[in-house]
Amino acid sequence: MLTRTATQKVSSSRPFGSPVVPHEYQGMIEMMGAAMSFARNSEIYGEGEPAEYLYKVVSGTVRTSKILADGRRQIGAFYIAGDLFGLEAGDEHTFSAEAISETKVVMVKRSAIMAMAARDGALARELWTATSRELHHVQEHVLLLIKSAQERVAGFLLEMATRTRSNDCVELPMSRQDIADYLGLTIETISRTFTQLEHSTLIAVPTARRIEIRNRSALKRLNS
Amino acid sequence: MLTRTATQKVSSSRPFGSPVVPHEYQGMIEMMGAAMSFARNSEIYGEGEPAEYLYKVVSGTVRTSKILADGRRQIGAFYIAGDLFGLEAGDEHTFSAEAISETKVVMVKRSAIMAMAARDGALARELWTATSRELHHVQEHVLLLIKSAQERVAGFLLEMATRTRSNDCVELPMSRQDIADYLGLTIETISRTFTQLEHSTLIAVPTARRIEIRNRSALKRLNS
DNA sequence: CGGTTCGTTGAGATCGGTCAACTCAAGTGG
DNA sequence: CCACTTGAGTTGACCGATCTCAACGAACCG
Repeated sequence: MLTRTATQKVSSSRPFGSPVVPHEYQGMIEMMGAAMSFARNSEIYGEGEPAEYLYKVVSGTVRTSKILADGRRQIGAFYIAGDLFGLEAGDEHTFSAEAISETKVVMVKRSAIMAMAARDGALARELWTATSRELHHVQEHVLLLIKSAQERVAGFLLEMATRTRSNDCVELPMSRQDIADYLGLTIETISRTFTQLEHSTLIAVPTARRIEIRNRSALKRLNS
Repeated sequence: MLTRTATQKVSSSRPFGSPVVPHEYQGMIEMMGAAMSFARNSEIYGEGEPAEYLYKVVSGTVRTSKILADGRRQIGAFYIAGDLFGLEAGDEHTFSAEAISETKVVMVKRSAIMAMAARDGALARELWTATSRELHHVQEHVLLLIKSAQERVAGFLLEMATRTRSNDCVELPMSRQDIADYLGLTIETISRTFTQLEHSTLIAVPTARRIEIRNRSALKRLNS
């Protein structure tokens, strides 16, 4: 099921040997990394595999997931263009990563980044900050999971709206099943909650994958 | 309600100026930090306060928590002797921290640690690793929250048993309410689940705060 | 000995899950 | 162009796990 395509080096535009100034770290991965494409539903890495690379989404959407012993699936996070993923505590991936839609990423060898970070304090700090952001996001995820279905869905929509910088119109790249597995609900509950929110005119659902936010403050109140 | 007591410097046993070798980092905080005691239920820091210090538990137990808009409380984590806490992404605490029982901690100024880490790659890495461990723990917490009450309680007991290195006999430092707010359940459900597990002889509950694990493999199977 | 806090237990209500039927849109091939 | 298939999403009826509300029991403490 691995449908990777078109591996190619991305060359750095920074002149060789020139000092790296802090504001350039944001682009570090792109400069050092190799580009790669993944087809819809293809695996980028698997749970338990050695964490050899660090990834940054160029376009498309990635989900990380874990299959539990009883077959249920939990989605850890969704990553969209600009997001870093694959940053792991140990040297094994604790989740697997799959492309939700046709997705382009750049990937860098962990060992290379680590070696650089050991010599370069600012890069080390950058990586730490990325991990901290991830931590903060998972903490927010925990707060979602203790709420009611309406609150979870409201929170999810607001999160997606913020992250895609969309102005009250969210184009969801993921299926109802993905949303359900992210929020710890079933597809039926997701569907029913969308129609509830639509009937109370907090949102509109012109097509299944497009959600329009009609009453943001009411949604925020739900999210509490 | 701040009942802090007995602030005192902990002197370093490392000769001034001697190089710090990697295996000593574990004790870095103790060496640099000031000791402090907190009474049961007293606040160590509050949500939204500037994150000035980094803490390490010497004895006792600490919980981090957050009060949601509707009054519900979510507990982020419990910290026991040896655990580091207060490590934050931004420069504000996103949770508050309270002592569950009479607790001793050592605390170090964040700014001091940060300054050192900027010059010392190994220390920087140590801090990053601590953040990664925290991340991993919160991810496990997410996995708990999507399970049934029995599974959550079983998982919680196994976690506590592992962390306290106790041999099938866990002395819980926290109340039923604390457990409930950690697992996203109610005290009634916690209580009922304990008695269920006791009736099926997976555990014994000689006193409310002491749990004996009688069938670890069955508990693990529940935890799946 | 009351008062207070913490934990347990019971009865009924409620939210979300399960199972099943149905709709809709997008292919696919004759 | 149309019949057929397929996958995703929606909706309804019913069920069960967990919550809510309330009473009760046990330990602790002035």
